[in-house]
Amino acid sequence: MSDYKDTLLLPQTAFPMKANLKQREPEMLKFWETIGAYERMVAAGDPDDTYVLHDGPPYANGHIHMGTALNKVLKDIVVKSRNMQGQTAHYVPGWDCHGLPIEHKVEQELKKKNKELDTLTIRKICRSYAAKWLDVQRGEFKRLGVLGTWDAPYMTMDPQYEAATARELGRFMERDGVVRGKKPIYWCCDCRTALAEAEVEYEDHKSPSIYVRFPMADPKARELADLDVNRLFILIWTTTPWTIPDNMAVAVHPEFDYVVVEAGGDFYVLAEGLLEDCAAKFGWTDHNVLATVKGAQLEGLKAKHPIYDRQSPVVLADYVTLETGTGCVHTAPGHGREDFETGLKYGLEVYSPMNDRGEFLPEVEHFAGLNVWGANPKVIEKLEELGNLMTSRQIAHSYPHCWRCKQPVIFRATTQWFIGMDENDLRTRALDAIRNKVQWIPAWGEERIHSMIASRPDWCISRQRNWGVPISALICEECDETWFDAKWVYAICEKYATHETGCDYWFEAPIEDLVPAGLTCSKCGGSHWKRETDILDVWFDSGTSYAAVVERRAETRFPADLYLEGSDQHRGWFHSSLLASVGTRDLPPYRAVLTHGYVVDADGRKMSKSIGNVIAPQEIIDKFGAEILRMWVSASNYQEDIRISDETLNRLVDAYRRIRNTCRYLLSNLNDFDPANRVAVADLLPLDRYALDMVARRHAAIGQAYVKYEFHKVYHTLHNLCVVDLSSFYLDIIKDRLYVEEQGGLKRRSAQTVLWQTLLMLLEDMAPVLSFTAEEAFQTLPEAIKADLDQTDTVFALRFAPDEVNLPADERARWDMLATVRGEVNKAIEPKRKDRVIGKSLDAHVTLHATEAVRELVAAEDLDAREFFIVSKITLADVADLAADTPIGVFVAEDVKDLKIAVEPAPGVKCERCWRISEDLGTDPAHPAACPRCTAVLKTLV
RNA sequence: GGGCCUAUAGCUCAGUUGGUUAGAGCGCACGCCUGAUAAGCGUGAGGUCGAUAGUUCAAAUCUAUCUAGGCCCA
Repeated sequence: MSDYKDTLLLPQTAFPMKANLKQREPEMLKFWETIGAYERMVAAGDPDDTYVLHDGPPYANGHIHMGTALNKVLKDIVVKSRNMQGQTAHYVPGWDCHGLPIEHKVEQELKKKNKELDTLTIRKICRSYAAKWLDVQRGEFKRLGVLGTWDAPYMTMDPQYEAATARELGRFMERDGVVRGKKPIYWCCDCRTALAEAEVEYEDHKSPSIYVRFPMADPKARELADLDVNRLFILIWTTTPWTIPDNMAVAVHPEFDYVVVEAGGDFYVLAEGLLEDCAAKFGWTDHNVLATVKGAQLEGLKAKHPIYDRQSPVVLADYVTLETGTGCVHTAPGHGREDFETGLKYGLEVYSPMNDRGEFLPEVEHFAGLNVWGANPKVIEKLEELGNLMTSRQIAHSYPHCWRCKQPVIFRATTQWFIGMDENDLRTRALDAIRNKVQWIPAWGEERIHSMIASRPDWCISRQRNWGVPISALICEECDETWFDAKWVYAICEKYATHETGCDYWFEAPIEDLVPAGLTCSKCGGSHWKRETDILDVWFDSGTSYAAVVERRAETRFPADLYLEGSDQHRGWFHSSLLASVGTRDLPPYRAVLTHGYVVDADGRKMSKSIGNVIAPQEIIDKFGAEILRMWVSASNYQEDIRISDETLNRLVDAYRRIRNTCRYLLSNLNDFDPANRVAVADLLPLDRYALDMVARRHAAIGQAYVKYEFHKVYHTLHNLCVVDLSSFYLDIIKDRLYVEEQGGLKRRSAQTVLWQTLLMLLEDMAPVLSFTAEEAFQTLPEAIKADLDQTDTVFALRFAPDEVNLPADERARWDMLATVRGEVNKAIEPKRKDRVIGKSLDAHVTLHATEAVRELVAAEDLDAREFFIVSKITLADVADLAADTPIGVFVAEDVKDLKIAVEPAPGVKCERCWRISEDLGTDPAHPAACPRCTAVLKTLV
């Protein structure tokens, strides 16, 4: 009996069922490296049809996390799919190397060793620190199976890059887009240095809490109520009395209700909601409300400074709250972020008359020479003396401190460099670009970035730090006036580009090498210059990558087709790149911007160390393999936040096995196939033609999904193809033919022709996502199939053109109907299986009581119905002949009208070769246990 | 507090311009097979669409509010 098994053509392949990804992936990476898979992939495309995905540079600090892994895999899918669809798409990865986090880290290390170092040494250490992490991340990205020019990435600390960044600043200078202005920043009086947001630590601190009244002898105030304006005051509250000398305004909320109250013979303006709270604090007992007005009505009233003889107008601001205080906010534009913004709006002076130590300058009456902490009690004293102090006490609250010296810090206005949003209509042009020149994916990105650009203040591009690209400008030693010139900047940029450590040149060069001969200060006529020591905001670094990379590298061109980053980059890289490019090129740097969401845990919460729900890419690679991580990326809808959990991953592992096995089965049934023996579409068995059409349709859908960046559709379509169309339908049906029929016969070759094309389409569709597996299968292709291909180096250079089927719609409808009937037959068999009458479907004799239409379909000459339904006998009968009451045991179809199905054991004996039950076994004495079909095949074998 | 976004079966996703009993695959349950075998096949049970209130003859699909969550600001 087992003799017959040897006469069958059973599947055979070296492609293992078990993936063993953990071990095989690193081998595959080595293989790709050896053969130059990336180069071959890119070389296989049309050199005139380029596609540029420009990589946003991750920060070269720390290991990669799920977010960066997601981002890089998405980019890899884009790049691979574009190449495999015939375009030429290079991938030049980059890194963001400058900036505070690295400098901070390095400084912390140095502090431990009690070292204070000069700029150049700090820069040197930062440089090697960034290089170290760049290398680590490069290894981690490569491990994910991402292909690109890993040996020649771009980095913002590269001399050429630094020169390009500095040059872009020169371009802004050339267009008069750069302005100098005051801005309040965190300042440590102890370290005498500016601090970044990240360098400030909040700790408890005791501060005075004072309520102050500002006289408001504005005649216009009579409109509020019938009162004596000489006795009218507006009340404020503050915990920084030392900023009172620099007060320039009082802010109220336009929509809050404010009251005018009479108390102790005076009149006060304050928020209605805080009246009782204040009355209690001031000891008011018999106050009464004279009027209630909206904050907006107070705008423009002229209050007077409580100490000095100058005005302090009432202004409007949205950030005013009713939590504490009076609802009227003391506003000193030189000492607060919001105060500063309000100051800009109302044209208030940014007044901050103090030195690096936080000491008031001589011009400040009453407080000259005092530092801010010393000034606090003196200011209170003075207010009391003038009768404008309502009450004073001490409170403990959270207050910013310097991370280095742990001393409390202050907000202090300093001179900074800005890209003006309204210089050269930058804002207008950027907004126009957002609306008209860029495709935002998803579409809401447009609204998001538009509103950000519409409302943002000037871009402060200067930082008082060491690790970055210097702002190339000179400062007059005598009068502090700055000097710069675009041509001069360009010349210096040439030095950066050729200097071994780039713009270290700026800090190393003797000053006389930098200063143009005979340069004199336009303000004071002086001729002694020092270099500007501020560096550029790192967002300016990365924001100029279009100039440093996209325009300059041979692999890319300006503008890029796509920028692809997380949704936080609407404020970050998309934003800075747009402003820089529009400001210097009048064009956005990208044609389309795609954003993805954040990786969150199973419950949709963000990953954080404190919650302990962080999953590292490495964990997934170790447990499942990078392939599963890639699959997770494609299975998820990245436009929303993406959840990841063990359940999700386990489901994906199941799906992976299914896809892998489908590949394996296709490979194993093609081991004896030679494309030279392919069957032309016209000669294919109708079922096979239908199957090929079906696969081609799925293939086209997947191609479309790739183009539209809808990768989760790729995954779902791919999975459905393998599971529904192939595994449980087509492959199951044609098993009989593949195993049993004559090896070189049409029936078998017809099926194999379809399997062969299916496999190659499948591999193409898989490769951008399931790169490791697609390559593994590609390398395992039977020799004859390989011989037929243009190349066999790598799956990424596979460009297979399947036969065109274009099945007529009615033919497709016919098969769809048959498939539905097949489903009904399966349902009909099921109860018999429960009754143990039927085991496998081949045991069955099925009688279809059907309409003429269905009977014609099933009886069609070009359909092997027994094969199609995988049963041993089929009988057709007119449903009308069946008794009106359906006999017991006959199944009534659910999805096909007038179809009733009877199932019984097939008569006859099982053919030992094909396992079909036959009523005429042994027609040939030589093969007593074989059916006529098998007998015929057996005869050809001798 | 503001801007933008999300919320459909255990999981991952579909649900066209509002219109018959809300779909798919996986997982699960039960069964079959042992010639894809640490595979393969079949059948079945699971959602009333985050909540509430509206608009409408009719809403998962439109509006408002709320809840939970995310990004970016403050």
